[in-house]
Amino acid sequence: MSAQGASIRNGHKAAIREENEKAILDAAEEVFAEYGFSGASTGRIAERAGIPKANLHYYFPTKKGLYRRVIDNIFNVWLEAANSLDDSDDPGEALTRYIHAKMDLSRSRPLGSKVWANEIIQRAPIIQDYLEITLREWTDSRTGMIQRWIDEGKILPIEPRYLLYMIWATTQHYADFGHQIATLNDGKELSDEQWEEAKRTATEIILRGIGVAV
Amino acid sequence: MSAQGASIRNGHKAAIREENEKAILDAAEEVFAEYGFSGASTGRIAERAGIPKANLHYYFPTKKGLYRRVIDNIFNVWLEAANSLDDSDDPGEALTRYIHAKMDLSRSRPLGSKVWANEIIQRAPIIQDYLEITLREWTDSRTGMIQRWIDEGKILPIEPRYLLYMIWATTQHYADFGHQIATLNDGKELSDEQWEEAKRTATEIILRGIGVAV
DNA sequence: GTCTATAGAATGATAGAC
DNA sequence: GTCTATCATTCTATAGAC
Repeated sequence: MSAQGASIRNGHKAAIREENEKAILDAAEEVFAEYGFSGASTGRIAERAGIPKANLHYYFPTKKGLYRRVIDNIFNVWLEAANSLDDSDDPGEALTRYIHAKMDLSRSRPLGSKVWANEIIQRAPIIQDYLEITLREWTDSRTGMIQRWIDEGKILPIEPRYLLYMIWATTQHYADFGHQIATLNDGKELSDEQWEEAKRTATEIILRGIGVAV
Repeated sequence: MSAQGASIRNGHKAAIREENEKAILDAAEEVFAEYGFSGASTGRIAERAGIPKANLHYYFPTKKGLYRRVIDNIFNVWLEAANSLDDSDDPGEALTRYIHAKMDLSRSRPLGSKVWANEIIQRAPIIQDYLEITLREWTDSRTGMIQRWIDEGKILPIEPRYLLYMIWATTQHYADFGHQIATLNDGKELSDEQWEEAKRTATEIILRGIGVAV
């Protein structure tokens, strides 16, 4: 066969591969989010991806490897949101931007948040290195910035670490506990207006709570 | 055999049953907390309880039944803490009491919090009725009280529901994400002093955030 | 009440025809 | 790249001897 033919066929195969990998990764995120690593089964993931189980193992030989890929994707999305808390002289602006970014993420990617929550609850068997390196460095740098705001009298003296935990907890709660929130909302997901009010309430309480006028 | 003898032997058996049930329930709470319902195996629970798997099935015929018992216990503990947010004319006192009770619970019973978190993430297959009845009634009554505080000008106007979510999120985060918090604390659990500061920080930010002087 | 053995189903993963 | 068949293991649960 000609080089051209091989190229076309390889291009075709590559396209199929990409498509199938995406379907599997999406299904895997759903199932891992709901059941955690041990509780999820490759059979269920394959079923939700609409392919036979053997095909899933053709693309992702092991369940653990598939899980790693899912976790990697989620961590990269998390990093993007983390970057929104950039160096700034204005605590009100910077924190508002960050809280909004995290809330938006909880709405657009709730599954990622749940996979992360499951992983942490299980004591981070896969992502412990991310926690110890990337997350720790990021946290140290951000607590440093918050401490400077305190030293400059821009916000009240609170322990920066626990402020960050409150922001993470509150924003991720809307993803991880979304089912409970919906149940308490007459079984319906929060509407756009309710979501905006939740964002506003969270932002206001936190900013006012550290002494920033809102 | 005499009635006396039967009574003694039954008393003995009852004691053994109680002891074994407790060992199993404790082990089950650990394993369900870490792996969720589907991910947990009765073999692992039995192993951690120090008994053969067949014995576990003698005391708790089905995994689902065992899980229900664990969930029931946890819900009752949750109800106790919930009661600490009682009717009060003083928002500062009432909320401080409630936040402290929830934080203490996260420290003393982190496993219960994790089982609950897993159950909600999985869309509450077992406890949906608790959510729809008990939790909804409790929430409605508490948001009513908070709204009265707002109407009386005791706290700033915020949506009561989202204040409660922030309190739940922040306090439960210290249990559910305890591993992440410990990792960011040089791999060590928070000390008594750190815990007190976390409590104080959470309470201060929330109270100040709704306009209560602290 | 305890324990060994095991049934019967589900699971992760692979072989091999197409 | 797909799919049926299947293996080895693990899982929930039970039977039955002690």
